[in-house]
Amino acid sequence: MATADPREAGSPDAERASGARDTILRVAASLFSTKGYAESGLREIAEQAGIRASTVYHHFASKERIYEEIIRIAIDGIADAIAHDLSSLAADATPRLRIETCIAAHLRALHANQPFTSTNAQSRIKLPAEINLVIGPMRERYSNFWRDMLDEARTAGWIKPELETRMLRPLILGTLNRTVAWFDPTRGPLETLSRTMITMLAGIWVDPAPGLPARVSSKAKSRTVLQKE
Amino acid sequence: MATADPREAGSPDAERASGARDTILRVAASLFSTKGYAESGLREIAEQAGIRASTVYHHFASKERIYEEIIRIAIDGIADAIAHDLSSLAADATPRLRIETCIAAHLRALHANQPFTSTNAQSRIKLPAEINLVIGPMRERYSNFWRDMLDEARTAGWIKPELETRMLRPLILGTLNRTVAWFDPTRGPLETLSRTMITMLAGIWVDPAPGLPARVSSKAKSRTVLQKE
DNA sequence: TACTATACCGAACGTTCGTTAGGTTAGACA
DNA sequence: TGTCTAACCTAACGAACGTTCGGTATAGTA
Repeated sequence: MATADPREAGSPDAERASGARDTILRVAASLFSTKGYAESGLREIAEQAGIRASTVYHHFASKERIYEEIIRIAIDGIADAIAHDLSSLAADATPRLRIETCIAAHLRALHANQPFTSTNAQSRIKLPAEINLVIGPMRERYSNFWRDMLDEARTAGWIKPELETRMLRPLILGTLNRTVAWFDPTRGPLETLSRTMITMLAGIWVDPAPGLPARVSSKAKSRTVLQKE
Repeated sequence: MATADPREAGSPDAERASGARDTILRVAASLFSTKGYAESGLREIAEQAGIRASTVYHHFASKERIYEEIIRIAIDGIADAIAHDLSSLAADATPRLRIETCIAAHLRALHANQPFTSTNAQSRIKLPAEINLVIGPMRERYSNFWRDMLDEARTAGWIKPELETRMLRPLILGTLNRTVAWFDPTRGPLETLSRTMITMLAGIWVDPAPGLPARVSSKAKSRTVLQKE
């Protein structure tokens, strides 16, 4: 293959397709999500990846960089899934349908990418500020997307007025993310989880619910905050 | 007054004496819940408690025992709060009121005992089997209590039939427990959180909801699984 | 041929970890 | 008075940690 490696010059962990690199990520995500970050040693990660600990440093600058990339993959996967599902909705879809679509998409991406998203959803690590500079904004962008979407739905009169977005958003996202701690996709279809959650959360909506138009202002529709920069 | 330095660092001498054990627990819970178990060293715990690391071993057999006791305190606190609030309900309270009372009580205990419950709710540590022998059954008992309560409510016709208890229970408990990761009681009353959650979860109930009796079978009412052995 | 870059390795670095050993002090009690 | 005990200390243990260093094997390029 001509120009066999399109490696970007410079940083030691630019993007590449090195088999080993992916294996390290996969193994590390699996360990981080089950045992935690500090409890997962580099030697253990390396061993499960079939290499030695020192070799890891030919693919990543540090253990923290591995963690950072896992989180990035997780967030990207969820954002992509949501962008995809939203784009296939009719332009005049109701706010409720849009939000419920996002809930289902979030759940699907969460469990399709399991060890990665699980590492992200449970991440408790006090990261050095430098890394939060990368991950923080990604999380914030996603968070803002939900806030905008909920605010629009509220403005259009679909959400019970007594439910403040300030609490509603973390409640919904927390409920979604928490599922990685208990849901086992081998013991029941994910779709059941989605349906159950959407049904359970029906208390969000104003009562004369899913029949009348109550059209959204069609312009200013939830802007694609999800775009990748 | 020799005793040149019984201690100089640390908090007001008021609480000392045998309060050291409690101080260790409090400090450890605070560290575990913010930084994680493995990331919180014994020397750091000791320092914040105003003693040396080796002294910790006069109060606890190991770091794991500290963790174990924190979890126990957290679970006990929640179980106590629920038992208390349930006992003050009228004997013929509806299943819905009973469950919503439990939700509010769980939230209240969760945030009243913050560093302890937070350590519990986020516990990711692969515990040595020996300790799970203590904590595992406590968690199971609490879990069973919810399952029974939900099953009774379903039998009495209060829960939408398509919501399986198998998913509903972890969904509800997960939503509750996840709040420790984001809710800040200094920025808004806990009661708002309770009300918001109960409103949001209204989709659980069968539609012609909170007016008709639909009496529970009054016997076999959710047995006190919460009893302390 | 020599040069270069990639992927890997064994061995070791300095640090921190949970834990233990041995000793000192202060107060309670005989 | 002497004895006992709880509470605390300093110092050190071995193990594990993330990381670095110097080297080797391979393969592509000139």
